[in-house]
Amino acid sequence: MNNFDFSSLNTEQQAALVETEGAVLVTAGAGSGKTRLLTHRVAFLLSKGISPYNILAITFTNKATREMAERVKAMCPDGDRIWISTFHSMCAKILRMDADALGYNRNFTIYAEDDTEKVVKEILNEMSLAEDKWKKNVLFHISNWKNTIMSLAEYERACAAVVDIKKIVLIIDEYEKRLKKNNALDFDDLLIKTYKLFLNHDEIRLKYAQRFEYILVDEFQDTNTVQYELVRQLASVHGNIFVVGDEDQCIYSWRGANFKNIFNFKKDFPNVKVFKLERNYRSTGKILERANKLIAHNSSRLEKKLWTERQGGDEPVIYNAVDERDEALFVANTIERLLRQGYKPSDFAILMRLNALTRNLEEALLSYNIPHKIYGGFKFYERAEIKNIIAYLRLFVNMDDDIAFQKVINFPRRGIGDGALSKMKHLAGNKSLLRALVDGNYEVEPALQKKLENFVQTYCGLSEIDMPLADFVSEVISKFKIKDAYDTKTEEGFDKQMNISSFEGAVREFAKLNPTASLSDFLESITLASDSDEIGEGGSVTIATVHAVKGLEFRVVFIIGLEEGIFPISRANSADDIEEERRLMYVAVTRAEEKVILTHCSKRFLYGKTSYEIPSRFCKELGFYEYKPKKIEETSVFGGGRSYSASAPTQTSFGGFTFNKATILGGEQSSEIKPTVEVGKYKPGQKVEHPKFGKGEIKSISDDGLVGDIAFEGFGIKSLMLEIAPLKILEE
DNA sequence: GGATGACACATTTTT
DNA sequence: TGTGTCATCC
Ligand SMILES: Nc1ncnc2c1ncn2[C@@H]1O[C@H](COP(=O)(O)OP(=O)(O)OP(=O)(O)O)[C@@H](O)[C@H]1O
Repeated sequence: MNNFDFSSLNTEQQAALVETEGAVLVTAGAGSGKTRLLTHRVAFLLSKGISPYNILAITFTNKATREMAERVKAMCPDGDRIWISTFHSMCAKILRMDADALGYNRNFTIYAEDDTEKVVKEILNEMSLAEDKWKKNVLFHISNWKNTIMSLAEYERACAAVVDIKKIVLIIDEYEKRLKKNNALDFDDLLIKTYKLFLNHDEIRLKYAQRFEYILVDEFQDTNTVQYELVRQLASVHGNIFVVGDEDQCIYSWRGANFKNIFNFKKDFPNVKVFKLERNYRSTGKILERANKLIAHNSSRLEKKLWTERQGGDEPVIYNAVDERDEALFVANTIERLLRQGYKPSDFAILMRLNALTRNLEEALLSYNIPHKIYGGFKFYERAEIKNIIAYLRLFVNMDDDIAFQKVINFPRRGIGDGALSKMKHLAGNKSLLRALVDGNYEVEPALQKKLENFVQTYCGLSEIDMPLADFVSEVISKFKIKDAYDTKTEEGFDKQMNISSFEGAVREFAKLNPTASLSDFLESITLASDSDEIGEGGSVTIATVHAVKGLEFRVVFIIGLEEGIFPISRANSADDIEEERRLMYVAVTRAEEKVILTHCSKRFLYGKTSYEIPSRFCKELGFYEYKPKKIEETSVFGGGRSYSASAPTQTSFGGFTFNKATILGGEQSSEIKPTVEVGKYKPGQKVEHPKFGKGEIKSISDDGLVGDIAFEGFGIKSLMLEIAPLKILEE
């Protein structure tokens, strides 16, 4: 097996590729072929005769995983013995084999956010602490602590300045006990418990460290402290560790990622060989220029070169939409135009800072009949009816999962309410609720006893059954009469039943793809997998947050909602926060191969109210709006803005009136468009006169006082920018 | 115990 | 906007 083909890598990449021994760090900008290098390196190792069994590759996207897995399988008969996964699923896999050393059962349940929330709520209730005051704080500290390698006592000391930290630590301590009693691990536990497993059990660490002769990690800038330490532990025997990353693309520091790990790596590993890739293969020169210009505004970074042979290309454009509907229609319209020019739906991505911005896009694309898929946001498995079924299933893997038990014991209704439940908790003592029942540890009054026995009987009956995964799931649904809880005569009930049926279908599909998988495997896959793993698979336009498309690429990228308060998000206050927002913007822009199309709205309806928006500072940093703005006369005057593009919906119907403020700029000169306001001159109820629209009455004024909605006789309600509209006050 | 309606609430990004 | 909690009534 020595027929490795180097031709699809450039010389820089090749140099890093052949350096297989020791610690290697590759830092390079976006689109420079880091992932490609990593993938090829796995293939190269195999071609040198390394067994896939001895390779561990940590990736972030499923696309990379699949690509790699396919290559490996094609090259080696036993290719499926390689470990390619995310940190989290790697840890889950390790713990499924060795968690007993930590006092956990190997069939532990993985608690997602809502489960951990329930546990915390329960504790707060019992301690008579107000939920709204404590919950968020406690949850933050749980995760924060688990993203360090400190003991709880050390954490308490480190947080000495935090108010109430004593009590918080007390709650965390109880939380840990509960999870253990429930035989459950939360997301962060997967990492930190694996770390502790290795730390306290040398023989287990050695087992894995010896096995993995070669370790590769993609997107290294987004590893957190615990992940970093895990890498060190795993590389502690062979030391052949290859990491690639780009500090400019660190976008997960809010959950503990630390791009400084890239720099630490050079210190913590001996004789690190550092490689740089400078040629970008993804984007046109015009796009790269803008991206480079943007990211140069960040201070915590190392200067990097990034060049391309694809000089020129289309100039990125920006569209100033009236509102979010106009924005969505513009996007849909532009896509349709490009589709006619031969682009495919899967060539497009519409990216945004917030999942909440997707709503209007869905409508607009639907009205244009453009196939699309929204990633992120509420997932199928998060629907209430599906979560109930999952809770039932969880009990068949891990009967100590009290959170699951409490979810299902009264669904469908069995007349077992809060009163009965607290009685049961009390009686169960330190056993879990279901286990105490199954063991028949106590008796309650006959009516309740009967109900409980019924439940236990059904449960035990099903537990003894040995049948294929998909059949078992259907059997559970039917034996517990879950579908009967929904009335098919109502549309809602019908939908829910349909969802349950599709869930059964999904299980069947999973079982087909993974013939040897157990129920536990299935449950793990749905808690750890995200739908963004499938981005770009079908023939649809991708609608997603920027976070979800990290590592991916599209011919055409729209980035919408480029407004202060949205992108950068209003919660970003510190300089570091803003730098992370800027990195996020950098990631967004560098997903594009050919075209970047940005949009922002003058006003936007979000979270139940309309607000008037200021263009994002990133517009300017990307080279737009660098001129002194011409005075925009009014929001609603035809041709008031500048429409350079044939693609802009030149007229948008709004409130029975036609607007056109569509502005597309290639990006000349400009400063911010930040109108100065004369506060208090106008107020609702005033009668005013406008030279063009005549007499009207001010109906309302935006919170910031910039724009007023005015009802004109014969013209309807119009939104005008108050400080520039030529209004005369007729009557206070 | 369960159904209903009023009210208060916050609303980033994800493994 | 939409969700989740609380009080009230059956
Ligand atoms: N040597 C090469 N020759 C031609 N194309 C290449 C080469 N290396 C990488 N590419 C292509 O460039 C694009 C970007 O590569 P890749 O995704 O590996 O970059 P990356 O550095 O991982 O990007 P990001 O930092 O955005 O994750 C891909 O389409 C890839 O196929």
